[in-house]
Amino acid sequence: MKAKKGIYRFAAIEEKWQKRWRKDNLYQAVDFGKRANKFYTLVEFPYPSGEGLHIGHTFTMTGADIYARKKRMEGKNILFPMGWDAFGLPTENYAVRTGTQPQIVTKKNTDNFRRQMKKMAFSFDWSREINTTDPAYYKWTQWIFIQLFKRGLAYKKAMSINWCPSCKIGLANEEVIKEKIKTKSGKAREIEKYVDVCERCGTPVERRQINQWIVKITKYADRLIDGLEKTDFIEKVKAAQINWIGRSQGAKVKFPIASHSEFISESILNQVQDDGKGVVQDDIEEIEVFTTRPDTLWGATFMVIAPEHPVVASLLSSKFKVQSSKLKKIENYVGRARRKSDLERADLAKEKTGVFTGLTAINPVNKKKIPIWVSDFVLASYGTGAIMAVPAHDERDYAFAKKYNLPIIPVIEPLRSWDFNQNAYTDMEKGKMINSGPLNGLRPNQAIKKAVEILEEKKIGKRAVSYHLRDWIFSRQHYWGEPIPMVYCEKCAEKGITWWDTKEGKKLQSSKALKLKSSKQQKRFENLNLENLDLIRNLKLEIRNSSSPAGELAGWFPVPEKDLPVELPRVEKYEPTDTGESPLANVSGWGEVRCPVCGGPARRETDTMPNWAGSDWYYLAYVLAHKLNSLKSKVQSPKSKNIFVINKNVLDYWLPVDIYIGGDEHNTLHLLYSRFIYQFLYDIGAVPKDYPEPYYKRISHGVILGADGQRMSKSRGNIINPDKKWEQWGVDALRMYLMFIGPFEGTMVWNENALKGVARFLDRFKNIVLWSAKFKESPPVTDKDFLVVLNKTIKKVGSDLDNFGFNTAIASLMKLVNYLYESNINPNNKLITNKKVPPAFILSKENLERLIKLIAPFAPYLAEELWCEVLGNKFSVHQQTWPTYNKYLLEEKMNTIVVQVNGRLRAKIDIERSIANDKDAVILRAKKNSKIKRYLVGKKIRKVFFVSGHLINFVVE
RNA sequence: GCCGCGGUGGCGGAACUGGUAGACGCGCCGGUCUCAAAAACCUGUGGUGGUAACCCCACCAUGUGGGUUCGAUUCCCACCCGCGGCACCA
Repeated sequence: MKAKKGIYRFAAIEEKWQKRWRKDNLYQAVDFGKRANKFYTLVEFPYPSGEGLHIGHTFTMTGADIYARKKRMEGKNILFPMGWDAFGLPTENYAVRTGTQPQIVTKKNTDNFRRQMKKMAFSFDWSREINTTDPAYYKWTQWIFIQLFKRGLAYKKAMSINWCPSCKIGLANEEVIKEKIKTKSGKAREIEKYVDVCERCGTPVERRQINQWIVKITKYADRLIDGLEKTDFIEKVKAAQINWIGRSQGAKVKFPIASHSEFISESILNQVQDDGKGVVQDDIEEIEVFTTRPDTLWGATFMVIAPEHPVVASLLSSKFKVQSSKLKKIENYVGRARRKSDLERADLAKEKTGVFTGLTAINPVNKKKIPIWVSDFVLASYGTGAIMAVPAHDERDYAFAKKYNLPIIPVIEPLRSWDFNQNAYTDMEKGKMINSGPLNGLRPNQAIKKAVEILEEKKIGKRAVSYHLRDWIFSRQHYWGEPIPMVYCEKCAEKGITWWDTKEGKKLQSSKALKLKSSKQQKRFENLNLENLDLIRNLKLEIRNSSSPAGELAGWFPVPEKDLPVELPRVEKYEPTDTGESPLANVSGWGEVRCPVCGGPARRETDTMPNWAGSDWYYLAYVLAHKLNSLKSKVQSPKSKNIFVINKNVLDYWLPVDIYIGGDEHNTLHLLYSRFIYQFLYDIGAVPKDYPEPYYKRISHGVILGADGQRMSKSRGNIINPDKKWEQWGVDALRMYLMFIGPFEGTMVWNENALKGVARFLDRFKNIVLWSAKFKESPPVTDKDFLVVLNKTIKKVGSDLDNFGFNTAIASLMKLVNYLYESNINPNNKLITNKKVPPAFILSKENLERLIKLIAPFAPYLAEELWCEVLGNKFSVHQQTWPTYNKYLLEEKMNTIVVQVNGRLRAKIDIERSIANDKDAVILRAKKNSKIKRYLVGKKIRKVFFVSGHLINFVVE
C-alpha cells in the first residue's frame, strides 16, 4: 500500500530511529534509586495470537506508552515492561490441527508481536521481556501452587464440569458460551432459550464428574473486598469485584429433622410417612440453612434442599424410612437435575420443579413441623445448600408454595393493603413484624438483630456470612499449560499419608515427633523410605484418617522444590482422550515417577493449570526478570530460598504497581485472581510487607469497534490490521489518531476520516518547525500573545496526560499549531511556506524545542527527526526533560468578563486584568456597555453576582 | 431483577469544584491555486425567526417531565432509551 499524499516521508525516518533507539537501549528501568522517583506502569500483557497485534492492543498500549514517556521525561524512573501470556487454547488447537509444536508457534507469534510493538515505538524495557511458557518462568508459577497446597489452600475434589462431547474435552467455564436457541413449546409458540455450547465447535455441553484441583480463594473473600479500600481503583472496578464476591450478612439456623405436623396441607399430609417418628438415623439429625433474613424465621413454612444435599444421598441410601415409590421419584428428579447444565438450572423463565422428600423438619423458633422438599432452584454451592422457605416474603418461595400448595404465613405486615393470594410482599424494609412471637411489633431491621440474639441464646443458630464467590477450579485437561507439580502415590494413599500443614503437622517437623506417638502411626510409617527422613521432615507429613476431610488428598505430594520446574514434555499428539484426561496422561514415561515420600512408584498429575495461573504474578516477574533468567541454568540446592525472598530488595523498590491499565473483561477474573495470589504471597512473606495489594491504581481502557459499529471479529470482517494502517499513514499518525478518536476509557468506532485530520496536523506541525529553523540566523519574531498560548498549551497537555485525557491534549496541540499557522497567512490568503520570505513568526530555538518535547510522547519518530536532524540537537529527544510553563505568562492582559442579566448572557466585555477582580469597577464598566444599558434601563437592580475576573450577573425586576 | 456506565450539532467528541454549551477533528457550503482534478490553504457551518442585505438582534436547544438556584449539560426527584457486567445467591 502506498503512503497517502501530503504526508512527510515517515517510512524512512521510522526505520532510521528505530534502529538507533534499539542500539541505545533507551528505556531500561533502573533497579534502585530514590524510591519516591520510581514509577511502575503496567499494561496488560497480550496473548500472542496468530493474527498479530490487534488494533485494540495498539490503542491501549499507545495510551500507556504516552503516559510512561511523559512521566519519564519528568525524570521518573519508569518500569514499563512487556511480555507474553502465551499458554492457551488457540495455540493448542493450532498444534492439534497442524501437528506443529506449540512452542514453535508461540515463538513465531511472539516474534511478530514484538516486531509490531517496536514498530509502534512503544517504549518498553525489552530487557525484561517475560513469557509464561518459558520453563524458567513457570517454575515459579508451579512453586506458587505448591505453597498454596502446603498451606491447605489447594485440595482435590470431584467436580461437575462442562464436557464437550464433540471435542472430547473438558471445558473451563470461560470456554463455554451461551447461545440463544429457539425451541417450540406445545402450542407451537417459539420460546427463546439459552444453552451452554462449546466455544470452539458450538456443540451443547454435557456435565461430567472429574477430579479437579481446587484453590480456596474463598478463604480470602473478605480480604479481597476489604483490601480494595487501600487501593485507588476506579469505582466500577471496585464495584465489579465486590459484586462478584457477593458477601451477604445473615445467620445460619439449624432445623432438626422430625416428622409431619398439623401445619402441613392435606395433599402433603398424604405423602408424609405416618408413624411420625424414627425417621432420623445416624449422624444427620438436622439441616442447616443460611438466611439473610432471620427476622422472617417465623414465616418459614417449608424447607428446600438442593439435589446434591447430603440428606438426599442419605435418603437414597435408605437411611430414612421413606416409601420406595417416593424414593424412586426423588431419584428420578435428582438424576434429571444432575444432567442439566448450570444455565438450564438457572433459567429464570422456567417453572420451578421439586419433589417432596417425605421428611419434615421442626422450625426451631416456633416448633412447628414443616415439610422438606428437594428442588434444583436451590444451589448446592451457595450457603449450606438448603433453605428455609418464607413464601409470604420471597418471590421464589412464593411461586414454589403456590405450585405445590404449601402454606403462606405473612410475618411482616405490609404498609398498604396486600393480597397474599396474589403476591409475596418483598418490600422488606417497610412494615411491622406479626405472627412472630417475640419479634411482634418490631420493625424488620430491629427484628433481625433480635432474632440473631434469640438464635445464639438458644444455640440453634448464629450470625454468619456467605459469599457468591466459589473456590477456584484449577485443573485443565489440556496440554498447553503449566503442569500441576503434584505426585500421587497409591501406596501412601492406602496408608492415609497426607501432607498437612496444620499445627499438628508442624509438630512432626521435629525428629522427636517423628518417633511417632502410637504404634498405629508407627505401623503406617513402617515402609517409608528412611533415606527420605529429611524430606519427610521438610514435607511436614502427617498421618490422617483417610476418611477425614484430608482424605481426598491422601497420597498426594508436591514435587520437591528442587525438582522444579516440571517441564512440559514435547509430544506428538495434543488431542485429549475420551476419558477427559489431559494429553499428558498419554505420554509414556513422563507420568511415572518415584514417590517423594516412600520412594515407591508414583504417578504425576497430568492436568495443567488454567490460563490465569501465569498471569497471577507476571508483574512480579518483570521486576525479577533479570534474575529469572540467571537462575535458569543454576541447579538449586533444596535449601536455597525462593526467588522472591532472595530478591526482596528489588521487590521492595518497585512494588506496588503504581498504575495498572487494563480491560474491563479482566475486572473479575484476572484482577481478582492476581490480587488473591498477591495477598497469599504477602502472607507467606514472599513479597514486601508495607502494602498488601499488588496494584495501587487501576484504570480501564476503552474498546474500538469496527467501522460498522460492531465488535471487531474475523467473522464480521471488520478487523483493522495495524500493519496496513502504518504503511498508509505512518506510525506517528496512527498513534495520534488512536488517542484522538475519543476518551481513553470510552467505546469508539473506527473512522478512517479522522486519521486524515491528525496526519494533516503532523504535517503542519512539521512545517512550523521547518519555517523557523530555516531562519534560525534571524532574531526570533513573535507576537506578545504567543508566549501566553504556548504556556497555556504546556500546562494543558501536561495535566491532561496525567489524567489520561489524550484526546483533549491533542486538541490543545492542534489549537497551538492553528494559531501559528493562521499568523503565517498573508493578506492575500497565501501561505508563506519554505520560500525565501520569512514567516510572520520566527520561533526561537528554545521555543521550538519546547514544541517538539510536547509532541514527543505522541509522535516519537517525528519528534526525534525534528530534534536531531532539523534543530541539530544531540540524540535523543526522548531523554529530555518535560517543558515547564511560567504561570505568570498564563494570564492575558485583558480579561473577558461575561455579563449576564437575570442569568442570561447579554454581553462580553474586555477589562484590564488589573481591575478585573474589582467588583465595583466591573459593575461600573458593565453598566456603561451599550447592550447592557438596554436591559437595565428603567429596571431596578436587586442583586449583583460577581465571579471574580470572570462573570457578572445583574438580577433585575 | 441487581450493579456499573452513558444519552450534547450531520458525525467522533469538548465544557475545571454549577458561571460564555458545542473546544478540537471529520463532513459539508463557498473561495484561493490549477487547463482540470487531487493535494494544500482560507472563510463559514446547532436550529428557528427578524431585516432587502451585512453588521446585528431575538428566541429555542445538552433523552423526557418536574425541582433547587441569580444562573443547571453539571446538583436533587421521577421516568424513558442504549451499552457493559452479574443473575433462582436464600
